Order: sequence, then C-alpha cells, then structure tokens
Amino acid sequence: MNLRELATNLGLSPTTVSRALNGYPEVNEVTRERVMAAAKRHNYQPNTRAIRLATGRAMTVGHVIPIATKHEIVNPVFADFIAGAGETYSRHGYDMVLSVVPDDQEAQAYRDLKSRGTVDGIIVHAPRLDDPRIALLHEVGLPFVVHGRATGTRQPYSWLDVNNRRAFQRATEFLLDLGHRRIALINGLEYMDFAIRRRTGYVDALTSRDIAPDPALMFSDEMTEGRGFRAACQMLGQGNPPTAFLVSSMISALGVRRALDELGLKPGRDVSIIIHDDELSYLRNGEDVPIYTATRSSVREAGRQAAEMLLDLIANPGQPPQTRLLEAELIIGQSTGPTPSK
Amino acid sequence: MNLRELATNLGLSPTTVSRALNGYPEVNEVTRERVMAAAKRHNYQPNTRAIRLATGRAMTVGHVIPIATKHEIVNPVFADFIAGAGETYSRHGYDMVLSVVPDDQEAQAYRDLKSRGTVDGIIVHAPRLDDPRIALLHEVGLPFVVHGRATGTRQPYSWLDVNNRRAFQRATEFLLDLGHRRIALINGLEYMDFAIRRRTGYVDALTSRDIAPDPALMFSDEMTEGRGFRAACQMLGQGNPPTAFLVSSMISALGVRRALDELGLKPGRDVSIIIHDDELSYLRNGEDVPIYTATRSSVREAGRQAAEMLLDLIANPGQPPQTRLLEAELIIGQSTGPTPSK
DNA sequence: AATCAATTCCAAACCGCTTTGGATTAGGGA
DNA sequence: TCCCTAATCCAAAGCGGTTTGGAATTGATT
Repeated sequence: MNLRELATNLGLSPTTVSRALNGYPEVNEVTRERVMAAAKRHNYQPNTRAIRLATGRAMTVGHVIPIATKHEIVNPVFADFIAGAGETYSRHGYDMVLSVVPDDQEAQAYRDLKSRGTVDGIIVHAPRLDDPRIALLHEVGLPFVVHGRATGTRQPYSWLDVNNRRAFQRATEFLLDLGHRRIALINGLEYMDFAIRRRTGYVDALTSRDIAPDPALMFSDEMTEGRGFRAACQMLGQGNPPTAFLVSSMISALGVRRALDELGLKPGRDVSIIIHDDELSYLRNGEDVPIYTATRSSVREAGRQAAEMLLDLIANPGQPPQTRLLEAELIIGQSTGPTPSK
Repeated sequence: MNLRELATNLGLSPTTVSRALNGYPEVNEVTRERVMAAAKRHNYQPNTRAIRLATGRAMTVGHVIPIATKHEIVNPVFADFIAGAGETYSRHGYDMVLSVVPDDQEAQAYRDLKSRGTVDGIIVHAPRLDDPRIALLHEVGLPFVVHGRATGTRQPYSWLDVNNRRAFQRATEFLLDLGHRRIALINGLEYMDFAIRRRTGYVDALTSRDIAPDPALMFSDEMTEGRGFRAACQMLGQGNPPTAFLVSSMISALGVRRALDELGLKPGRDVSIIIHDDELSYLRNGEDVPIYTATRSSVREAGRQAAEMLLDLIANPGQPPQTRLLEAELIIGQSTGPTPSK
C-alpha cells in the first residue's frame, strides 16, 4: 500500500493525502481524519526510501566503529552508549547506522557517509589527542557530536564529556584523606583523551599536597583484565608498593583484584581500590551496595544526551557548537579504607 | 556532484554513465574508462537514497535490540557479534541499522522495518523457547537469520548456532573424568534457548554416568557478576558443596571467583571451574595462556558468518533456509584439576 | 450583486538514480 | 549492393514520496 493507492482509494490526490498525514494546515480537518483513519485501516507506512529522496534528509545518524586490524578490541563502553543513543533516535523517528571499518579507512568512511548522503550527522567515539576526525568532519560539513573531547583541537566543536579530570582529582584526594601516600594509577592508553585528563586530575591532587607523582606508580595501556593484572603485580612486587589503586576501568580492576588475590591481599583492608564506573549494564558495580568505591557516570545516559544534542544540531543548522560536561559522582564502596598501619 | 552533472560534463547521457559505472556490457570500454576517470576525478559518489528508491533494495540489514524496561541489560555478547557482522556488511556494501526499542514494541518494530522498506533482512538475537519472532518474520516476509535456535519452533528457518549441548556435555565429562561428582551449573535464564541446550548437555553427561542431577546444584538467572557470586556462595555454603562449577558466561564466572576468594578457595586446586568463553574482545580469557578451562567459540566469527548467510538469503530469495552449527573447542586452562582428595 | 480573501484541493515538477525500449551506427555475410 | 546483427548510446518512464503554484469553491464584505 503506497500513497497513490491510498489516495485513489479515498478519491483524493496524493498531495492532499500527504499533507493530511504530515499535519499541514491546508487540509480540512474532516478530510484529515478520513485520511488518518484510512491510513491506519490499510496499515499504510510511507516508504522511507522515497521520503529520504524527496526531502533530501537521511533521517539517519551514523556511528563509525573503527576496527583495528591488530588488537581488534571493541570499546566495552560502546554497547551501552549505543543503547542510550538508540533510545533517543527511535523516539525521534531517526535510524542509526553503524559503520564497521578498518581503522585506516575511517576518514574515507566519513567522506562516503557524507557524499552518498547516507546520514545527517555523526557521533564521534573515543577521541584522541589532536584527533584528526574533528577537522575532517568540519571540512566535510557533516554535523557531529564528540563523545569526549580532543585535547589540542583548535576549532570549536560540539562535545559531551564526563569531567574526568575532576573525578580523578576527587578520587585521589579521597585516598589521600584516608592516609594513602603511595597511590597507583592504572590508566587507559595515553593517546586517548580521557586518559590524559584522568592523569591530570590525579597528578594535580598529588602535587597540591606536595607529593611528587612517581612514574613507577603510573601505568597506561589497554584497559583489559590482563593488563590490569600485570601492572598490579609489577607494582606490588617492587620495593615500595602502593597502598591504593586508582583504576580507569572496571575491567582493568578485575585484573588488579586478581593480582591482590594471588598475593593474599584484601581490597579495602590491605589495599584500597577506586575505579571509574561507567555503569555498564552487564558489569554492574554490585547489585545494591557498590563493591568498589568509584567515580560513577552512566555511559548510557551520555549516549541519550549526546544523541539529543546531535539531533538538535541537525534540526538547527548554523547553530554554534554545543558542549555539555557531566560530573561523575564519587560513591563509596567496600574497596577503600585507611592505610594499613602495617 | 550527481549523475546528471557528471553526464553533461562528459557529453553523455545519464543512462550511459550509470551503465558504465555499474559494469553493464552495453557500453564501449573506452567510454567506460573515460567515465570511471571522470567519476574519480570529480569524486562522484552515487546518492544512496536515490539508488535505494530506484532499485527497491534498501542495501541495509537491521538488528533489533529490545531494551527491557525493567532490568535493562544489554547483551554483553552483542558488541562483538555486531562488530563481526559489520565487517561482512561493509565488505559487501551493505549498511547496518540498529533499532533500539522497548521490548514490548519489538513486534511492531519488525513490521515497520518491513512496511517502510528500511531493510532487506534481519538478524534475530537471543532467541528464546518458542520464540514468537520467527513466525512473525515469516508472516511479514522479511529474510532473516537467527543467531541461535528456538526450541519449539515448527517452521523451518535459517540459523547459526554454537553446539551448546555438545559443548556442555563435553565439559561435564571432562570434569567427571577428573573425578568430580558434585558439579554445579551456573546457567543463563532458562527461557533463553542456549541455556536450555547447555543444561541438556550437562544433564545428559551426568545421567550417562549414573549421576542424578541435583537441583540444588543447578542455577539459572541473568548472567551477571552479582548473580554468579550469590549462586556460588549459596551452593558452597550448603552441606554437600560442589567441587566444580560449569559456568555459562565469563561474567558470571567473575562472581563465582569472588565467592571462592571470600572463602579462601583456589580455583583449579580446591574447586574447578569451566566457563563458556565467547572470546569477547574486552574480556579475554587470559592474554596468551587461558586462565579458565573453557568451551570456546568466537561470537565475532559467528557475527561474520551469520551476516554472510543473511546476505546470501537476500541475494537468492526463494532459497530454502540455511543452517550452520559451529562446534566449540574445549580448551584447558588453569582453573580445573582433579577433585581434592580430602 | 460584485469583489476579495480564505479555504480546500489538485496537477505537475522534482529528488537522483535505474531500466526499458528503441534509435543509430558500424561491420559482416549473401 | 543490400540486409541483418551487434555494438553503442539515448530518451523517457519509473521508484514513492514532497512541494510549488495554481484552480475551484466558499463566505464575508461592500
């Protein structure tokens, strides 16, 4: 059932039917109701392909997922962010397309998305230091919102981010207040923007209490269980081991915990741990009471809001870039305690 | 730059240009090369919206992600499956759209996808016992491939699945061979098809050795860390505790491990653990040597293959349903050992 | 009664591509 | 030389909607 059929069926022109369904004022209310009823009765759904061609809008937003040919790791935060963003899109009648591309073809992927008219806008994931995608998307002329920020970028752009610096500063201060002086940082890869900001927060907190950051206590790598385990083992095995860990990810923390287990150390008693908790739905920080003390910020909510921002940008072109900084909560769990008197 | 411009630019008709670019035989090779060169030079990309309308094909496949309004958990396997499927799609010039919908609107989502012509085919995730989506999609007339199977379904349909029954049967036998008699099963929700099959494999292995399955050792619920922890605590706290655990998910196993830690039990020595390992990229079972003994099957590879199957189904309609059963490997890690003599 | 504006509807153009059904030209065989 | 086929190319008709620019009708105003 298409528009033309419906129209002849009603004894009306396609024009009128289209207008009736789309709420234009130049159609009699009585007629409109007739049309609406007929549309429902015949289960008429306008063909998206035709709408898109006619209006020139794709009614679609794109998410590009670069797959590294080497260590092909999917961002664990991705699924929940997508779920949040997806909610927003469907509520607004937008589709979401995911482009999975080898990471060396990412730029071309954006260009194609634009020139083929597949999407109206883009969400940029996992921004890095001096991320080239921002300049690229400006050049290409596709509205976009970055989930995170890209230190070093000159041009203004729209972003939504968690206040990573502040979160890790507060977490570090919390540990300092508990008496810890040897605080380790198990961070993500340092070309990732969030990792840089978290380190900054950590270092700031230490130096403002006249503690020199110890490079031996600062680790940054992919946030996997294995890397977390190794880093923790190494740090705990050295002469002057840390009494507390600040860990950028729940998953790395699993590894840290395993290291503690192997050494017979109990979190919260022998060693303190604070993690950053993205509230991933499949890896909750405890069911009712938090297991880990954590800086917490829902990545799904970030997805919802980033999508809202993007749709707004698409609806109102020429608008100046929008930014939104979310504050993480510091929640107290069972993984932190005063420095053991030894 | 669109087709018409390119054509006038070349002094040709749009017809010829279209045919030249799409490899039709009724165009002179010399002309074709001229056209190709001009297309590249002007960076011409055909508008997908127009192609879709003209050809009637969406060049898109859909994945519907139902979000439960209650326990809104995103399938942890989802991201990697999508990554795998996405690779296949981009290689074939297909787009992937994700529809995030409240779970009570899932049926309508499929209907819309069809009647609005948004997609050419669908991947069905996480099938259940007597899953109604299969009959629905047959009725709607949209090609689809199920990732998993749906016990109880009469009509034939295309699916790709891991041999869950066999995997868990072998794993159970392995534990039996090590001398274990009290083997616990920490399973997923029992309305999920895979969970049913895994239980069947487990029960079969036990009964064929004349061991009656003990309901007190069989747990099934959402596969979260918390539930795994609770189940393990409860089982280990009872009079006749298990000496081995068979766990349906890496994530549940994290909880089981935490329970063991709290009781001072060491995996592989005091208690054995076998998990099912989907080879999630962000939760590897050890970096080089496996931590857990596991039944292993890459969900990303499943995504790749399921997508191939679907594209094949789309390209050759009227084809009988295709099925593919992947065998899981049983890999030996450090989490299993003989029953402690005690 | 005549005029004018508002209301209501429609025909046709358009979005950018594909595809059908020729038309034209060149080459080969009788 | 004439006819037929093959090789090239093109005009025009879709695909299924939206949107522009009227046309017809109605009602109010003078």
